[in-house]
Amino acid sequence: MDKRSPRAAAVEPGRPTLKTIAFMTGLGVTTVSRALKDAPEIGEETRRRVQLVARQVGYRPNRAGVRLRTGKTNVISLVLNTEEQIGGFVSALIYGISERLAATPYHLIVTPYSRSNDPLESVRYIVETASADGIIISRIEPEDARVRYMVERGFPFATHGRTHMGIEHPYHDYDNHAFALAAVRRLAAAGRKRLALLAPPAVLSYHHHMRDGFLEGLHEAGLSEVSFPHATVDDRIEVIRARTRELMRRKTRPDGIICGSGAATFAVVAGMEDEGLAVGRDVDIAAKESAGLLNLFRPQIHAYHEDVNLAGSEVAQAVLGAIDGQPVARLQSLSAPREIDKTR
Amino acid sequence: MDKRSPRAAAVEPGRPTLKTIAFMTGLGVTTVSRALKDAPEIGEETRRRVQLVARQVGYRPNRAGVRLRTGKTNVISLVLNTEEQIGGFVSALIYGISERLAATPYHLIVTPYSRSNDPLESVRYIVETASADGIIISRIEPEDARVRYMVERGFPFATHGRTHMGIEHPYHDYDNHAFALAAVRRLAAAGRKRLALLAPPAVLSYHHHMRDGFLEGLHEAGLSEVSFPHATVDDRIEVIRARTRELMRRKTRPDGIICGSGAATFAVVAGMEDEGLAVGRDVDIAAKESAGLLNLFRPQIHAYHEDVNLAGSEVAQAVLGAIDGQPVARLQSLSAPREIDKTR
DNA sequence: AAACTCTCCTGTAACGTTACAGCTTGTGGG
DNA sequence: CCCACAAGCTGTAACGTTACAGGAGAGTTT
Repeated sequence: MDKRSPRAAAVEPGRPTLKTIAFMTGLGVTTVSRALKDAPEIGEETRRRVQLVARQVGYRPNRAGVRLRTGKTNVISLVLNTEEQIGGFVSALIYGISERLAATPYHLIVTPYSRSNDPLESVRYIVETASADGIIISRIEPEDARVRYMVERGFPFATHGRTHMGIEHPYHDYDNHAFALAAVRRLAAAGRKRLALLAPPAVLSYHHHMRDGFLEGLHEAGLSEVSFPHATVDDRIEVIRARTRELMRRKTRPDGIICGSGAATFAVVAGMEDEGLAVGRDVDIAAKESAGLLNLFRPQIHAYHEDVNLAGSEVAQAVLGAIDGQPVARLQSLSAPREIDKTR
Repeated sequence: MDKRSPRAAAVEPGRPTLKTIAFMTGLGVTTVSRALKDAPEIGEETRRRVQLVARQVGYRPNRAGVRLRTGKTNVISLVLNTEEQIGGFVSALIYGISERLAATPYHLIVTPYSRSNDPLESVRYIVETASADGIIISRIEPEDARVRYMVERGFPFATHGRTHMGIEHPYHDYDNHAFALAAVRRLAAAGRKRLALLAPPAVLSYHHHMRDGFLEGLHEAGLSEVSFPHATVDDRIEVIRARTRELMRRKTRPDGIICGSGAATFAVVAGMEDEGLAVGRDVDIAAKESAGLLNLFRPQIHAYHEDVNLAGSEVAQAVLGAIDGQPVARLQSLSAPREIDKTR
C-alpha cells in the first residue's frame, strides 16, 4: 500500500480536523471554525449543522494548531518546590486545582524546582517561552521576586499565600493569623502560660502571619513566649524531634506548643514524649493539619483543619480570573481555620 | 505606531525563532533547524556558529510548532484517580516522575479522573487527541481495560502496578507479596497466631499480590487468618476505625494485623485502642508506609518503607523507554520492601 | 435603476517547525 | 573535457488553526 490516497486525505485518516468537517458539510474551513465558536455572522442553520457533524465525528480542536496560531496554550502551570513538606499537601492542592479546571479547556502541568536552583528560574522559563497561560506558585515570600517578575510582565498568575510588597495580585491563603490566635486562646483557656510556636521558615510570608497571630494572642491573654530555636515546620522530622527534646529540657520549658503543620506535630509530640512528658498533661498542643490524623495520633491535640483541596480550587479560580482580566480585588480570598470537633 | 514594522519582523519581537537565527547567521531556516539537531549534512563550522548564536539569543524551540509539524508533544500524562489514598503518595510519585523528566524535554501533565467517570475515558481522550507521547497510570487491575486499550493502539505507557492478562508491558511495582510475607514472618516471630490483613480493594492487582504473600506466610508459619470484613485501605478513616472495633469485639479476634497503607494503620490502631487493646501488647501490627510517621505514632508498629519517590522515577524511566521503543523486558522493575530500623 | 446595506460565506496568509526535493559548488574519475 | 558525485546549503509545502480582507447575493433605499 502507498502511504495514503492522494486525495481523500481530508476525510480518511485518524483524527477529524476542521478540514474534515468542511469537506463533509461542503463549507469552507473558515466557516466551520467560526460556526464552532458560535460567531454571530454564521447562519443559524449552518451553525447547527456544523456543530452536529462536529459532534458526530468527535471533533476536538488540535491544541498545537490553536496554540501556534493564537499563542493560547490552554495550560496552567503549577510551580512547586520539590522540598515541599511531606504529606498530602501537594496531592490535595493538585486535586483541588484539577477539579476546578476539569470543566475548562485547561490542562494542568506540574513544574517542580529543587532547592538547588533559583525558584525564579522555572517561572521565567514559563513566561519567556509562553508555555502556559497562567501560573500558580506557592511558598510565597513577603518580597517575592516571582510575583514582581510576573506583575512586571503582566503575566497572569495566582499565589497560594500573600505578599507584602505593595502589589495587589490574585491569591488564596489560609488565615494563619486567625489560626494562631485561636490556638493561643485555646491554650490559654486550658490554663497554659508559657507558649512556644513552631512556625514556618522566616522567609515565607505565612511565618509572619502565624507569628503575628501568636503574639497578638499572647498579648491579649497576658501570656509569655518560650522561643523554639532552630526549628521550622519544614525541617526533617528527626530535626524537629531533637530540637523539641532540647526545648523540653530547658528550665523554662513551654507548657503549650502551637504547631504549624501536621507532620511537624508528630515530631514535636515524639520529642516531648522522649523526655517523659505527655500531651494534655504536661503540655497542651494546638496544631493545624489537612490529613485528619492528629487526633488519631493523640486525641488531646487541639487540631485545626486546613482544607488544602479547597485552597487548590480557589487558587485555580483566581488564576482563571486573572487570565480573563478580572479585577484583582475579586481574585483574592482567605480561608478561615476550623477547629476540629473532638467530641464524637 | 503601527503594529510592527513590516520587515524587521524576523529579529525584533519577543522571542527568537529559527527565522531570527537564520537572519542573524545569514543562513536558511532549514539549515538552522538541521544545524541545531546536529544533522550530519551541515558543515562543522556552520553548525558551531548556529549553535553559538542560538545559545546567545536564548533560542528555545516553539513547542507548538514542533508538535504541529511532528506530532510529538513532549508531554507525559499522569492519569490519577481523585480518590487516591490520602497522604504523600501522589506528591511523592509526582516528584519522582518530575525528577526523572527534569533533564528531558518532557513536561508532566496531571490528568485526574474521579470515581464518577470511567477510568478509561481519560486515557482514551489522551490517546485519541494525541495530547501526550506517553501515559502513566496507577491503580492497576489484573484485567486492566486501559492497558488493553493502549497496547492495542500501540500507545507508549507505563503502569504503576502489574496486570495479569498475558500482556507484557512496562511497569514499576512495589513488591507487595514480599512485604506481606515479611510482615507475616515478623508477626510469627513475635509469637502471634491469628492474623488479619487489611488489604487494598479486591479489584486492584496489588490486592492479590499482598494476599498471596500473606497466605504464603500463614502457610509457611502454620498460622491462621482472621478475615477483616468490609474494609480496605482505601476506605475512609472512620470506616476502617469502626470496622476494626467490630473486628476486635469478635470472639476470635486477631492478635496480629497487617496493614497495607500508612493512613489506614492510624485508623486500625485507633479502632483497636477504642476497644482497650494496645499495640505490641494485645496485638502486633505490621504495616507499610511512605511517610515515616508510623513509628512516631506507635513505636511498636513493625513498619516497612515504600519509596514512592523512587517509584515515580522508575515508572517515568519506563515510559520514556517505551516511547523510545526499547524492549519491554527492560522496562519492568520491582521494588523490594525495606523494614524500618526501630533501634535508634 | 443605481447605490447601498446586510447577511452569510470564502480564500489567503501566517504562527514555527521539519520532511523532502532540489540547487550550487568543487572534486575526482573516465 | 565531460560526467558523476558528494558536501553543504536552500526553498517549498505542510501540520491545524484563526485573523483579515473580501465577495456573492438578496433586499432596501433613493
